[in-house]
Amino acid sequence: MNTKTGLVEFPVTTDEGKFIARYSEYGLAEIKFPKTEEARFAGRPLPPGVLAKIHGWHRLTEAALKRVLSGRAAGKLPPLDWSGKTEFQKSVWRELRMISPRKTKSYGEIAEAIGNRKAVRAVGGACGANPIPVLVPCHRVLAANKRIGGFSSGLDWKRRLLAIEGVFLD
DNA sequence: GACAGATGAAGGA
DNA sequence: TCCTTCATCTGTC
Repeated sequence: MNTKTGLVEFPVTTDEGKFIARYSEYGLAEIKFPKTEEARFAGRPLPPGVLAKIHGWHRLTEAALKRVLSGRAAGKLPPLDWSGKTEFQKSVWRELRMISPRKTKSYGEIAEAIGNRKAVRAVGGACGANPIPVLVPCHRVLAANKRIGGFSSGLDWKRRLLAIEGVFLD
């Protein structure tokens, strides 16, 4: 979606595998779960100044990712590039970032928190459109009655991330 | 404008 | 309980 300057990719090696972080010149734009493919530079080359800035962001991303994957709060994050996203999606993702580790909320609670209690299905849609999983903790959102609901990157990852934080589901 | 979706609630078996 | 149906809201095409 963001093709203004192209995105640059960097790998983040963790105990859970090698994540891929993608950056635009505006900030962290995407995180990909570990796959078999190797990380590589993508898009057009960026100016050296921008690249240096991204290196700094990447250090923050790497540290935050490792903190979350060890069951702690993400802490300081680089700027997030949510350009091209709707206000509704951004408000949902802001709300997700306010959920503490080991805590979960339902889609209905998120909908209520953003002031639109009936928009529960839309919240699910916004979660599915979340380009920055883990750091924007969509895995902490469960369906009503603590059912696991869904997860764009696979329910196995959702269970795994919750288990890391000490949340176990039936 | 129609349709689909990571939901929730209500009603019936 | 479990299943089905319907209401509701947003994003995408």
